[in-house]
Amino acid sequence: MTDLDDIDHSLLRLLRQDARRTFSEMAEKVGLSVAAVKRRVDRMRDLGVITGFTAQIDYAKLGWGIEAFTELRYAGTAPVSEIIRTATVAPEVQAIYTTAGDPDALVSIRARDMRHLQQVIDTLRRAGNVTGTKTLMVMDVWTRSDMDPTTPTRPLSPTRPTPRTP
Amino acid sequence: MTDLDDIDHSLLRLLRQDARRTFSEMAEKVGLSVAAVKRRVDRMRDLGVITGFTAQIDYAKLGWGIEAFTELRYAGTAPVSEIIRTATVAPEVQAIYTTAGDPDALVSIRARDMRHLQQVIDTLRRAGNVTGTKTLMVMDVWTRSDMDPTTPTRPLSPTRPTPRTP
DNA sequence: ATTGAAAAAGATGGCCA
DNA sequence: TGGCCATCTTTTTCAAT
Repeated sequence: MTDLDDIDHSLLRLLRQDARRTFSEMAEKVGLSVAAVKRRVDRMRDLGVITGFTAQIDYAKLGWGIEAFTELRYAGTAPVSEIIRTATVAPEVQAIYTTAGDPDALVSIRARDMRHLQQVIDTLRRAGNVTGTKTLMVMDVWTRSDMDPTTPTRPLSPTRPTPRTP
Repeated sequence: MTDLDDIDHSLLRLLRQDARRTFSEMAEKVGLSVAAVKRRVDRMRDLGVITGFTAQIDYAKLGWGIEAFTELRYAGTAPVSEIIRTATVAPEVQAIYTTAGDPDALVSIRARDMRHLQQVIDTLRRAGNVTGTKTLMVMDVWTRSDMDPTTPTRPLSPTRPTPRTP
């Protein structure tokens, strides 16, 4: 496993909060020089701990007001590669999670309206040997912004409440 | 609805691919001056179309190898606020989607191992009046990297395949 | 591994078309 | 709006510890 110290974890947290922070700002916060911070961030990219940086977008403001999760069931034992291939045919599919157990996959979908969502689901049903779908309409989303997976090797306390971060 | 032109959409796509791109790089790609690009990006932040920038992290490399979705069912009609509150008690919960219909919510969970996941689910069951859970273990994830929600007002072509982008 | 300094690149704000 | 210019900040590299 990758070994990172507390400063590395602080940098991860800072970058998760705002990926466009400057190195100098992060350097000030963690108490290192700019060059040292850059080296650490570069190293985490090389290690594959940081896989990229992305913009968070309010798709509803772009006219894509519908969000849904659809569970997919396949005939027989479809290989993961085939599941991904079939679910990818619709550009409205944002993410695909292949799962162990009852639904074979869970796909995240963005659509303009219900009619559009219906089209996307129909497309999924026809792609590959999908035997059944079940769709969950998303009403509200809450996402943790300060994910901080420090000390992953020792057991967590039973319940450590974390403040909401709207 | 927010009105953005093609250049704005190009900028969104570029920032989704790499949120740490420089303004000068984006300016070159879209054929505008640096100042003009900065002004457009600032505007999209003001409009709330861009809600932030974040680092993408490989949690498995940090020792959090288990990813799961858990469906939650509540007794009676639990208000959204209560669902979010109860699901937030576990720091391992990454995101909560309240849904219309059968499961009342879908929560995304990151854990170190199966035992840890079990603890988290137990915590969720005890928080609030959860009547039932069903957990989907995630085996593989595919995420669209080039989400490009242009032209949201006219119908999409029936099936426009998009190349995989891992 | 970290620092400090110098050179290069980029960001920012004002002003005019 | 967009472009241009002047200035300031940040990034990046490199030698030294």
